[in-house]
This record gives sequence, C-alpha cells and structure tokens, in this order.
Amino acid sequence: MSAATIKDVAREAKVSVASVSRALNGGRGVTAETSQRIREAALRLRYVPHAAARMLITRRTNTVGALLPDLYGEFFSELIRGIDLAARARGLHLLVSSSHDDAAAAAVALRAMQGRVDGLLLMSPHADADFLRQNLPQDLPTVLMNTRLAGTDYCALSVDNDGGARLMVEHLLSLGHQRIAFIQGPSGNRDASEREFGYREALASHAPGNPVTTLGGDFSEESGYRAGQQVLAMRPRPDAVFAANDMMAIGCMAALREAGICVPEEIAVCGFDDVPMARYVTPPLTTIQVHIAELGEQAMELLGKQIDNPGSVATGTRRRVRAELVVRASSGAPIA
Amino acid sequence: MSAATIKDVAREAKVSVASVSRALNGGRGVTAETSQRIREAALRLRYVPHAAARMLITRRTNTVGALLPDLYGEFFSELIRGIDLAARARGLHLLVSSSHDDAAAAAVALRAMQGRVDGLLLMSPHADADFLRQNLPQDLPTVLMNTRLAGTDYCALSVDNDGGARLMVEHLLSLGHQRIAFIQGPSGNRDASEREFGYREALASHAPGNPVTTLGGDFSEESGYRAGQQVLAMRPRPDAVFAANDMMAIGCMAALREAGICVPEEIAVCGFDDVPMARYVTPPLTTIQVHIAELGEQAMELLGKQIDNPGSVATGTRRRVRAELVVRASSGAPIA
DNA sequence: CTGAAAGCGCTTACAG
DNA sequence: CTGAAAGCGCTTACAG
Repeated sequence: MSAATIKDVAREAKVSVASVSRALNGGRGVTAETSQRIREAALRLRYVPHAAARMLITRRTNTVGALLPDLYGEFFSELIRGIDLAARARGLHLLVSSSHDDAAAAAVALRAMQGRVDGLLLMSPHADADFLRQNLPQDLPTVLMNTRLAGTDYCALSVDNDGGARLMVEHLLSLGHQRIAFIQGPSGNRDASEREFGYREALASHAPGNPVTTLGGDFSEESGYRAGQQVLAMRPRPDAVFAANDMMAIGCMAALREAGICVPEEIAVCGFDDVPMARYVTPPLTTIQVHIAELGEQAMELLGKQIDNPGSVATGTRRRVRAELVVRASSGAPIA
Repeated sequence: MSAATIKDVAREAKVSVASVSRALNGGRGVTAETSQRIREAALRLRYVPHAAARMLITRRTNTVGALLPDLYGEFFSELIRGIDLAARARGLHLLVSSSHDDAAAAAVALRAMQGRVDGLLLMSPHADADFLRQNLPQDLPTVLMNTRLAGTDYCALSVDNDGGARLMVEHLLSLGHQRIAFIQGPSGNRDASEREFGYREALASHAPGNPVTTLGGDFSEESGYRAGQQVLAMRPRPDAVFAANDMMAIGCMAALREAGICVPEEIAVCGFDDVPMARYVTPPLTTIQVHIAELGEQAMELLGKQIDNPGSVATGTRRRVRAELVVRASSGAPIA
C-alpha cells in the first residue's frame, strides 16, 4: 500500500477533496465539525500532502537554495549552520550545493535549482554581474553573500573586512608598534583585498609616516611560513606582522619560532578570522572575530522577506556583518 | 514574462509537447532532425523543465535528504562535504536538515522530507528502532549513519570506534605504558561507549593485569581539564591518559601543564578524532583519525544503489569506516 | 516517428 | 458551508 492521497482522505471522511484541502490548510470555509472529522481521517491514514503536487499548483516550494563554494571548514560550517537555523525558523527547507570548481559548474548548479527553490543564497567567487545576469532567473529572490557586486542590484551581505583590519592596525599602533607588515591573501579574493585595503587605510590615516609593507600569501599556513622567513630577512625588521588570515599568522609564528625570535616580545603577530585553533597556539593569537553565523542568519532573513513580500526589500540593499577585535597574547598587549 | 513551459517549446518548434518531452529526455522515438529543432527551440527559450511537475509524474525527486544532529564543527563539516560530493556525482540534490533538540523535532523534520526526497541519510541520537518504525515511510530507501540500530534492518554505516580505540591502547602498551586511564564521553553516546569498549577489550586481551580506570567526561574541553585534575590526584598515578576525544585530551594536557607535569615524559596523553587542532597543540597530539568524508561518501553510495535498484542492497547491510592511528609527540613515541 | 489524451495530487475560483 | 471542475507542467501508454 502506497502513501495516502487527498482522495483517500476525502473518501474516509466522506467529503470532497476540496473540503479536505480547505480543512487541512487553515480551515477557512469549513465547519469546525467537518474539519475535525477530516483531520481525524488524515491522521488515521497518516496522510502527508504530496510536496510536488502542492509545489506545482501553489508555485511555492518552501525551499531555499544555498550555493556555496565549499561546505568544508570552519567558515562554511558556521555559515551553513546560521542559514539552516534561520531557514528552519521560517519553515523553509534548505537545498545545498557546493564545490563548483569553475563558473560553468556553478552555472549548472544554479540552473538545476530552478523551480526547486523560492529563493537563493549565493556565495561564489565566480559570480560577477555578467555571470548573474546570465544564470539567475529574473524573478528569483536572491541574496548575495561575500560576493562581487559591482554593477548588480541584488541584495548583499558581507563581512566588514576593512573595518576589522582597521581595528587591528589601530590596536597594534596603540601598543606602540611602528613597522607593521601585512601578509596578503590570494589575489582576486575579495576578503583578502578588503583586509589589505583596511590595513592601508588605517596606516594612512593614523600613521602616515609608517612604512607600508606587504608580503605575498594565499591564506595557507605554508604561505604564512614563507612570509615569516621573509620578515626575518628584512632590515629594519618589522615589529609587527598582520596576516590576512589566522592560518598564515600561525605559519608565520612557526617560522619566527624556528629562528629563535620571541612572539610577541620581539615581533607581534596577529591574524583574522578567529578560527578555533587561534586560542590554542602558543602564544594565543590576537585576531579579528567575525560572526559568520550572523552572516547566514541575516542573509536568510533578507531572503525570507523578499520571498514573503516581493518588493519589501529595497533593490540593492547592502548590509555588513560586524567584525570584532579579540586580544590575546600574540600582539603583546597586556592581558587583563 | 514568466519561465517558458514545455508548451512554449512545442509551439516554437512546431511539434507536440509529447515530442518535446521525448526529445529532451534521451531522444528515443524522435528523428534526429526534429530533436535538433526542439533542442534549439528550448535553448532559445531558455527552457528548464519545471521540477515539481516532473516529480509529480515520475515519482522521482532526484533529491536525497540528510538528517543530521548538527551542521556545525569539524565532524559534520567533513561529513556533509563527503555526502555532497557523492550526491553531486550521482546528479542528486541534497536537502539538509539539522539541529533537532529532541525526538519530536526530528520526527517533524523527517515527515517534512516526505515526498521531497528519493532517499534518506539519517544520523540521529534520537533514532532507535521504535522511532524509525514510527517515522520512516516504509518504502523510502534509508541509510543510517552512526545510529543505534539494534532491532532494525536498515543499511547502516558507522565509524570503527572500537577498532580505533584498540589501536590506541596497543600503541600505548607497545611504548611501555602500564596504567592507562580512559576519559569517557557523554553517557548514552554511541561513539563514546564504543571507544570505551575498545579500550577495555584491548586491555583485557593484551594486558589483563593492568588497571582499568575510567574518568567521567562529556567530550568538552572543560571535562577533560577536570579529568586531568583527577589524574593528578591519583596514586599510583596513571602513566598514560586516553581521552575519548581530542578536545578532552587537550583539556587534560592543560591541567597537567598547569601542575607542572611534562607530557609525554611524565604522562602520555592521547585522543580520538584528529581534529585539525591536534597537530597544533603542544606537544602535538597522538590520536585516531577517522575518514569522516568516507562515511558520507559510502553512505551516499549505498543509498544511491538502493534508489536506482531497490532490492540491490541486502537488508541490514552494515559497513564500518576505518580508523587510523596518528602518532605524534604526546604519546611519547619516538617520532621518525 | 508523431500527436491527442489521460493522469500524477493538489488548490482554487465558481456555482449551488 | 460544500462539491464539481479546471488546471498547474509534465510523461507515457495508446493510436495512427
């Protein structure tokens, strides 16, 4: 015996399918008595409305799609949890898709979601204005997360990378550090370039005379290690290193330690992200914490609004998720 | 203008909708020429078949559901990535649902997936035979992951916890450690109890005379710290501590360090999981690595088989994902 | 090879 | 309040 349909319930309750539908969806236009009888019949038959049939007729899937570059790692883990929680709270299902190596794969994934979702949460390094125009259905509510958005009017959420970087530079300056070097992230990476921008800007406005020094990196621990070796060779040597992410900061500290340099006594080192490991390295890492889960939650909230009430969210709405300074031993600050 | 339907394509290509359907689904029973014309029309109209309509008629959603206790953290992050990759490879969409605080919430989530998925990947601490009988549709292909399965014949994947724990105990014994204490995980947790079982079994078979000592814990770093303090107070003191997970091992090491005890010279400490942090603590942690992504991949594979070919997977099929010893400094082994 | 028609399970005007 | 009927967009026997 297959799953019960609305017809079975109608027969069992001796009413028409129309009444069953009405009773089970809010109950307007049905006597309390009939409604009760219908509900009992549905329960007895373990009736669950067929999702596809309902989608077809209501044009609503009650599902949102999340297209992410990856699912792995601290960042995505927290992001997807924030999204999931917010979706759940709104009674929405979550369809995920990730790991698109190139723009073509991302486009395919995007297309495949068509008709399966009421809205889209999109984070993709491949997405630019052109890509979006090509691959996003016109009328599908969409919120971009940490994605290039020059030339688009989609709603967008992003991490306040420059603000965070500025906080860090101000912190280092306040401790008396003068020669602050910056380890860059991968070129073309938006987070990385915004962090660098914040670094430059903070130096320019607070300490215009101080040297601006950037070292190549790609977010990997190894690249941080190599940057650390470069720091060792510089004359005059920087008295602080600000890495565009924590893993590079950790790699950098390893290089300094191997050379017998004490952190933070001889050189301060700090990062960005506040990965869990940051607390556990020696010395614990001063870094910038970003509320990633909030990024997911807020994006979902914005998307939910658009879905429920198209037009309720102004075109091109932008929001930033705040970044906070987390002071630990590696920057040489007196710890309370 | 809304999305094009099959009718629009039929009109554009001057054929019936039946031909469009045939041409676009494999093309059997259509001349190459007609098929070509139809494809061009579809492309021109940017036609994408309406997913819901197709689901309704084919009874296939091309979607699998993953019901997980959480999405956050190393373990789930890796698990879901393994699942996602395997699902992608089979052209299946992935619907996720998580964070069910109790059995009732899990049941609701399970029901909500009905009709939306062709199969289910299920990991739930709330799921026992009774729960499954109550809440799983009879004929829905399902694979259980790391879930209690006494009394069920669902297919199931699980981590080889006892095997891993046995490896660790054998490793410690081979290094000459005699009094090996074990820090337990939360009571009722399947992974935790299997690891403890492996610990006891390995001691019983390889070193029946050695003391069996268990200390309470709940997988949190704090509980490991407290267990570490208990270890310090014991006489005779254990010469090795095996924690049921890495975070407790890390907490334990912190307690020992504060008391001025050297790891591994005075006491060896090791964990289970190989979280990324394990490499970075001082000293680096000897632990058991589990190929979590494999768990997800294999589960997906088993599920895919069941979906494609019901009956092709023997009822009650069980598989275990292997666990490997990762030797680092904390166990006092000579590192190559 | 091609098309007209039935039907998947539901919701929603439209009558009564 | 209640029911008969149309229709959402698709696929698939069934004829031709």
